[in-house]
Amino acid sequence: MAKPPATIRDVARHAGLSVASISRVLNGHNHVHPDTRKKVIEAMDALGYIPNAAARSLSTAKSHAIGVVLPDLHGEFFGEVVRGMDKAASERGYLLLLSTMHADSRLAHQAMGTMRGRVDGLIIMAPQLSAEDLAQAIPADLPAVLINSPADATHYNLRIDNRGGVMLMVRHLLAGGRRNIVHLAGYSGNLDAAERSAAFREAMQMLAPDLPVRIIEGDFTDESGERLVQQLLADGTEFDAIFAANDMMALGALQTLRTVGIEVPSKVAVAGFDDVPMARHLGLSTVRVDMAGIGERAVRRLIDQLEGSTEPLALVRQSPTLVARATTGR
Amino acid sequence: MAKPPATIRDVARHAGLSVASISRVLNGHNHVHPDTRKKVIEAMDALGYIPNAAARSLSTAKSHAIGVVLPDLHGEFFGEVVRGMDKAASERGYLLLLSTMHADSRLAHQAMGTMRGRVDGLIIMAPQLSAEDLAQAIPADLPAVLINSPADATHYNLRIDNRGGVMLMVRHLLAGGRRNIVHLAGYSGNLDAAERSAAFREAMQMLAPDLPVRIIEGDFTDESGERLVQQLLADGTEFDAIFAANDMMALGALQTLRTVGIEVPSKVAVAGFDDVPMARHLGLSTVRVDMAGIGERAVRRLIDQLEGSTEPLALVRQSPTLVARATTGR
DNA sequence: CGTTGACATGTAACCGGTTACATATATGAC
DNA sequence: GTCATATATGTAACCGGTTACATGTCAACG
Repeated sequence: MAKPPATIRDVARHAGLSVASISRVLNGHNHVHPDTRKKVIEAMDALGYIPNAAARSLSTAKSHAIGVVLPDLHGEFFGEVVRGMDKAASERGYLLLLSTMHADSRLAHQAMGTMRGRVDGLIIMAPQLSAEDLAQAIPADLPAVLINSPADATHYNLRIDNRGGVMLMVRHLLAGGRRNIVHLAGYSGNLDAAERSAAFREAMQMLAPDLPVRIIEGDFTDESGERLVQQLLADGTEFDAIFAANDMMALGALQTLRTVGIEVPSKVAVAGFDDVPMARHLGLSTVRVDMAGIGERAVRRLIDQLEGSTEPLALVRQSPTLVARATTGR
Repeated sequence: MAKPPATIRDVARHAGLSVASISRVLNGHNHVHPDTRKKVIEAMDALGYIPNAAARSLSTAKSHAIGVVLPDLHGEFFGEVVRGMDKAASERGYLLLLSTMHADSRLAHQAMGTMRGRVDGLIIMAPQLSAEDLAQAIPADLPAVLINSPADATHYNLRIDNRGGVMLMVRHLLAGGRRNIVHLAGYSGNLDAAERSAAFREAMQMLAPDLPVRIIEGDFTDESGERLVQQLLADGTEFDAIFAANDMMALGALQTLRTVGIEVPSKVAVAGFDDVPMARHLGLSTVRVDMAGIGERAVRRLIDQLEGSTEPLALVRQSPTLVARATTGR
């Protein structure tokens, strides 16, 4: 029952050949006689032979695995990104080694260290790290592709086109006749939060230079969305639109407005960013980001790089699309 | 720049010791003089030494990695389960190798085959496979723990206590005075769907033997929830409560009821199962399942088993809790 | 017929760790 | 001082693949 698994030498003995021939068949090399190939395959079947991955990667110095380091994401995103990555990886015969990373940069370093030597390359998503911490954490000798991470001259970087997305939504809100738009920003230190609020400022200046630009800072949670709107109301600030940096905050805002009886969208429009599944059910207008697509692209690009493609490094932006639903209608 | 990474022999030379001493320090063995240990650590630091994982697993026949095979889950679940697993795995020094599996049993086999030899054990979640297909797919020589999968005498199996959860909700609905409860089931072939509808039937017979038991079959999507309720209305069926087999269907049901102007909860109560994040926002009553907890338990148990614990095999049920919100209130 | 080259196969070193066993040194008992 | 014992370290084989190089075979060519 518990007999040790067959090795390449067992196969060689069984087929009456040398290990080199077995290996050649295994790797599809040329210079193998068809008869020999047939004998080898028969022997492998007979013994139920499966090559030992560790031995193989020891001698080739390749693991055919890629490490994925993700932050503690909101549920919906996590699954989507991973789904896209898994798709691309399995198409190319690679496996995914997963690790979640916590905000702390020391832990980030540790997460990547563990993978060192076990993967051929890394995919890192670290919107919460500074450029320096990130540069520190990535082992210098490992190829890596970044997703939504600070700029870095030595790695390919895939990002959401936050500017484009924000522009779409601001244009949409203005087109709906909104004049007093308040932007609820994510927590400072987060890359996307920073880009989105900067883009909001820019979009307003460009599209409606006469209108006030108002930005208040939250932390991406629904609670902060609720709190910020309560605060706006308490301050007596006038506004006819809330554009939150993500859907969760937008939902919080919606909640508060409903509670106090302010009608959406007739009196105040509400918009988010991300298009989480929930958004559709609540009729929340938002900006849709194709996270699965980003995961897929990142993996493809990394594997191309591992296998010798020399496409230049770049910072590439994935364009989001506007999803106009009830909360911004009239 | 591209100098090859240091090996254990480089460290030995640098420290003026033998490879055995380095290895002993590395693995925390006894019989090492403190001075020696110090010298070794210095040498390792000086050279930036990192042990080669492939070599290590070749000689120890252990990879310190576990394979995780998940179905194409709904976004929220996926992330949660993985988060729990990652937590448990990193606490014990293991890495997670991830693969998603599609409904097809042939692909399931393939997914697990790829991991063979690269992991010490497997965690499999396969609510959509038959017991036979599953038995076929799992390599016989790999320890494995199952989650929400068909019964199997040779593996530890972690399941949601669907019966307990359904019982809680049925009791809650009856306590609220509901007399005509309709259960929207998930698609046949799915284990949880089957258990939940059987449990519904049982709960009704036990708690309210005089009331009618009505079950209609959907497929876990919100669209099917919408469709089923439309159908009920078209048929003229009387009902004062909808208990869906998952939250997505419940949301669909809610949508349809709202559209046609039937008041929730005064006229009809609506309940789901899972407690996806969205449920809270919509005030949906549901049964909460701690998926992160399940993932965590599964990994702990697998590692215990790998490291020699001999706890007996079992089928363990994780108890869900009732979350009563607005849609079942009066 | 001898030489050359293409093709097929085998031999053995190597990848970088772990560890059984051998050896060396210190400690203590008698 | 001798021997037993505990502790510290080194030597070399081994894990299971890959592959450079050597060897062997055969056909074609001058």
